[in-house]
Amino acid sequence: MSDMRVTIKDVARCAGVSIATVSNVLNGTGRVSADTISLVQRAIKALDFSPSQAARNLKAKKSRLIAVIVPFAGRGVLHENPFYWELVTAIEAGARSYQLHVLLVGAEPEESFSFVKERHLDGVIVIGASEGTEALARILQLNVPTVFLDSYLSDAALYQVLVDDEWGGCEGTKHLIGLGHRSIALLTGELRPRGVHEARYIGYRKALDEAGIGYRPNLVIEAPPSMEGGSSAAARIAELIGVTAVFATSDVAAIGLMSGLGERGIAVPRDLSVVGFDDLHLGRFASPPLTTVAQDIGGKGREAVRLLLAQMENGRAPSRLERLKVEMKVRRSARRLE
Amino acid sequence: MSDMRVTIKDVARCAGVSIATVSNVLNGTGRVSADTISLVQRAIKALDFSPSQAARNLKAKKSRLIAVIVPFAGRGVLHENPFYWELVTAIEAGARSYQLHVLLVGAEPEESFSFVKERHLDGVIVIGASEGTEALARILQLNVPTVFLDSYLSDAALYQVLVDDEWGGCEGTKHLIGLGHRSIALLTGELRPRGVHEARYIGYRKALDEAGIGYRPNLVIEAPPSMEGGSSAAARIAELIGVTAVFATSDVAAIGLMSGLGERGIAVPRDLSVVGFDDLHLGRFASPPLTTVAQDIGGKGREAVRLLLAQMENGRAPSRLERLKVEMKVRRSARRLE
DNA sequence: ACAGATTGATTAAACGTTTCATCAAGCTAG
DNA sequence: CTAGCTTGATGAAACGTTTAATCAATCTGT
Repeated sequence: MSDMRVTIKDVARCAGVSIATVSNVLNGTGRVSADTISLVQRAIKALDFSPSQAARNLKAKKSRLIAVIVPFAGRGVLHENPFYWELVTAIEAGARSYQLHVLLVGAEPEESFSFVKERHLDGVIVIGASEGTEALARILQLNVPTVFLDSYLSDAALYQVLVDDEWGGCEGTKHLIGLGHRSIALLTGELRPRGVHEARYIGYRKALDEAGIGYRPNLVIEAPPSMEGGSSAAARIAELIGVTAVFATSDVAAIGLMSGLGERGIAVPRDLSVVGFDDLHLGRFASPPLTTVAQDIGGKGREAVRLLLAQMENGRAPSRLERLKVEMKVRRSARRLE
Repeated sequence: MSDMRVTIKDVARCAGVSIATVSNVLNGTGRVSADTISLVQRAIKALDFSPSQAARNLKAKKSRLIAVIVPFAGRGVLHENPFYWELVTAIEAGARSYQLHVLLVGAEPEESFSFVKERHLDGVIVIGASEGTEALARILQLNVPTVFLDSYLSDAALYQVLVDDEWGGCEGTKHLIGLGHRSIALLTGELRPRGVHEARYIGYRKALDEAGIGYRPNLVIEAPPSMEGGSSAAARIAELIGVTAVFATSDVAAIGLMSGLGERGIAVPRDLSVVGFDDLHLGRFASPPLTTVAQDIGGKGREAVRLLLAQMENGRAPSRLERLKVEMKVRRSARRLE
């Protein structure tokens, strides 16, 4: 219970030098002789000293802490949508390599904002912001390095990283078309303007167009991108007559859908082909393993951190918009239509 | 880019009082008249002031930050094992209600320790520690409020929360026995002494014993508790002749197993019944939906935070060992043997 | 009307760093 | 021999709070 922290002062006394010197060897700043360095280092070891981040933070007005915000998510989404886990862990891994730590900021946007100021957060990564919203405005007001993930914001001054959603939506649909499907339903999250789901939806329409297949709005089913969402969409999809395939704009919905279909005795891909989007780790273990438009979630996380860091250090980053590639991963949830 | 933070000093000047007064209204400490209070509050609003956590942390030697450590996990486990994710989000939710924040501490234990000191962490929650290890010793050395989850540590002075693993293992196995199965394999994580898997394994043996079924060591398959682990165990399980059911000590392994079995054309529950443990959110959407021994993951997280907080505030908590109940959730991955 | 209690506010030290300005001492060059 | 430079180290202020000690002024009861 000895609660006295060992401080830089103790080290100084123990090494017989001033605290300034200790600080200098700690940070490699200033001039300090080799002898003194080893002297101080010995003292540090002996006392098992480690500098107080709190004090450093205060002095530097930095925290080496970043936060991930998912503004438009209700409580529980982070927990229910594996895509977010994968993304957040990717961000965490990226941050770690720069000695940054990630603060888990839950769903409530209201709270998040005060955090950022109070905790001196060095940066925030925002997933799925929507243009013109109050939340977005407040984030920008914070005047803190920010990177937006998975949203299409028109302000060119903003740092954004996203994947080729439209192209991916197109590819996924084309894959089904290539397998002989003509009547393809779309299972999508809310079609918010400038959101990823909309982009993938546009790709879907484009593929249809190019193949000369007429677009039928009643084949578009909106459901939350979650297991539950996908699962409960199964009912609506089941009653779509003539449909032989579904393109889902998220893996989690696709997997939920397959589960829901299973409940109804509809087998994938025998009765219905399914293609997802994201390439969640999970998808490989779905039954059947999910054919999907793969995005590099890890790369997305790393890229976000890189952009954030560039802003933090230079006040700007070389490129403001990073667009990553996607690619088809063919597994077994979509079959050729005879 | 105006980088000057507005500080308590600015508020004081703006309200025409001393900074001590501002601090007092901020914290509700000391004596301050109603008039002054509203005066100060107006100033706070006007300047959009929020106090610097960094400064507070320094003064208070507190950080309102806790960390979750998973000591024996290699990199990637957090990301691959949904159980951890659910637990961490539960902890986060619990922490939030006490204005605590959760630092995501990745897999490397070496790093974690320095974090705790440097960042003045107020507490740590350790998942799956092993007795007698270097890591455990170092954690205890930190002399910081700590709660252990999912480990059976003999030191009665430690705060631990766990579920009735042995009982659950017994119940899960009994469920299969009740369905007429006699030849039941066990798919388990590493049987580390005093680990949860071992406890569940003991329950398994107990159920066998009580039913007068001989224990056959070759029916016990060890595999990492992950999708991959379960999936690749499928091969080994498939060649176990005469086995009609598998009890898996984790849902994630069970789901991986079902996936692996599917690859081999072995249908669950037609050819093989499977029971899991944990009740992951995912399990409801597996095909078939997973019958499992359910633990209250959210409750576990909340309880851990509660115990941590009790230590932080009183230096001790009413009870040192919290053992939560588990219950069978019968879904469709295990069938009656005719 | 006065000692003492109460109320409301202030001053200043402390928390553990970093960093700028200063300084002593040993060199070099003219 | 001294002016000026270099090297290595130090003193002290600052970062933005909290809080104990102090103080002035008003309020009691007698």
